[in-house]
Amino acid sequence: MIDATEPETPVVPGLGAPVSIDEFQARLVDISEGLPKRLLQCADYIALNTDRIAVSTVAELSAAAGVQPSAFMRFCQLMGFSGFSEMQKMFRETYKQRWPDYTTRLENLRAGGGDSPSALLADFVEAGRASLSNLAATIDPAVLNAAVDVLVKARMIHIVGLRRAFPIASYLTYAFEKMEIPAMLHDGVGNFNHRHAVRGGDALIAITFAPYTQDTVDLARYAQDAGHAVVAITDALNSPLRKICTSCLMVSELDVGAFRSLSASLSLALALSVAVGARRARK
Amino acid sequence: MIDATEPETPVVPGLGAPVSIDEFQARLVDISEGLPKRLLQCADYIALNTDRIAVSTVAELSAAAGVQPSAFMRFCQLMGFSGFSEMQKMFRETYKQRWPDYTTRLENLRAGGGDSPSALLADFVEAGRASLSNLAATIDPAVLNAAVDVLVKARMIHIVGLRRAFPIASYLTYAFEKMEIPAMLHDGVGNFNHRHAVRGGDALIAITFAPYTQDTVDLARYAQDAGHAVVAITDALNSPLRKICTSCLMVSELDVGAFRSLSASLSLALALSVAVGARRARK
DNA sequence: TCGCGAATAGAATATTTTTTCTATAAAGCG
DNA sequence: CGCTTTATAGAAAAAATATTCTATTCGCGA
Repeated sequence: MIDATEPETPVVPGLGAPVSIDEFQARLVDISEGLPKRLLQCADYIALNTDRIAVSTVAELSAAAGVQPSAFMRFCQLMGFSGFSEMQKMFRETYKQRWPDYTTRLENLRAGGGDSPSALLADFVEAGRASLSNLAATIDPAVLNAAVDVLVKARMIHIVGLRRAFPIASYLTYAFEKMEIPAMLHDGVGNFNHRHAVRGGDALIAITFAPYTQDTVDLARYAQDAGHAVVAITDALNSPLRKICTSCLMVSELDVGAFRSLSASLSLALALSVAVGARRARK
Repeated sequence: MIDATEPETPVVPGLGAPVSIDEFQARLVDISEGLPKRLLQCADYIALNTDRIAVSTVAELSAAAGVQPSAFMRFCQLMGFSGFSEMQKMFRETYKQRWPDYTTRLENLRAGGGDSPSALLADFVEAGRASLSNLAATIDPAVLNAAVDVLVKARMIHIVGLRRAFPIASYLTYAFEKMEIPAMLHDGVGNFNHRHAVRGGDALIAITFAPYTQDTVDLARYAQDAGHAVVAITDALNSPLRKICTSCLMVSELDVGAFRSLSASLSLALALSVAVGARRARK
């Protein structure tokens, strides 16, 4: 190859490089298609963790993306930068214009006015954070541990939670599926009643919040009467599930207007399932 | 003075160094009195520009503060760090919102170590809180507002979200039902495909996170091609939904090990639906 | 199956950035 | 006023970090 044919135009470093985060994002979407394996890993990782660029080194980022530093360099060049440093510089410049703290962020969201969507979001964010803190403070480790014990021993785990509790029930089912733990969701589709699927050695996780769903309570009672273990996730001392469960996990959620985010309940459910999964894998 | 009276205790570098931004600020106030000129300049500058520490070099900071780099070093040591790098590391870790050893903790749990379900719960709670505050920082009020607009105009709202996203889809459906807004959940039961239920004037909310569910993407593409509005809730820039949606809401969730609580995504979904409900009721 | 070209890993190199050191200047004290 | 102590600037050394280069692997088409 003769150099003279390409006079001094090898890459034109930095030309056409994104100069704002928006441009960066656009470019990332642009090039993401038909990328070789390692470069795709970089793109995927960066798409999810854009904000780490400013505060990490190539070594850290490439390790986190599961590639070699040199692969990451090639990715930076593909994005239009001369190298990692130039790319990082763009992000640092952006963040130097102040890195808002939590309180400021909420104020920004509320700036739109009392009932703007973003103000509403701010309310839910705050309620969620408060509910989570509250959960951490009120849950009794011994009770949680007992619930895990019960579920670890179960041959199969049945899950019931309807209406407001349905998202939690379905996420539990998803988590168990991922960990390859036998689980069955009683979802009420077609009004079929699968109560007879609950057999010896099985356990039931029943979830309901006020106003309590009758079908959920019924299934819990049936399981309890038949001698199966029942783990309840509910919201108050006077919940009907209190009297019909082997162990009872309580979680109270703050509400915004008539609505309640499920942050705390979901975190509890997830911790429960992962703990069960971890302890089962160990055996 | 006799050296033997102070045996090997020059500074004890790093001992008692601040480990959080709060501690850092407290310490800054503490030492600020009666400081020599140059060090006072450092303190004053840092007090005003704390958040630049993470994204600048000593050279930049010292120049901005009007002192020599070496003076800045002495300031870092006065703050209790062994040097600038250590101080910077603290800020970078904070902005990365990463706990030092979440993988380790999960491994401990697997290995049967001293970790308990409640420790796991604490992790999920922390991850949830961080995700929520991150959501508050990254959501663009204008984009959220546009999404609400689209949904307010819709004759009927279709919702699709499978696997991990299913809890969110189902909670949205629940919320719309409660507010008496016509909504339909495409839940995949029986492998029926209800795509033809999407008619003129309807809108679709499509939710999927990596690894993206094909069915969700397919339905979104169908709706988009047919000229319907599509609101996407997804997690990354390179999500397949980015290209096939009218407005795109992004929410990234921190994960603990391989698991992710849905706190942020759910709060966003709820804010979206309640905002739609409020604006519809007003009409 | 072979050959070709692109993609990759890992080491070697270049650069930047931090840290230490020393001479000089300023301030405190008898 | 001079001596001692402390603070400072600048340069030189050390460490960390980014970048380039080359041998090897991998995937594709003939």
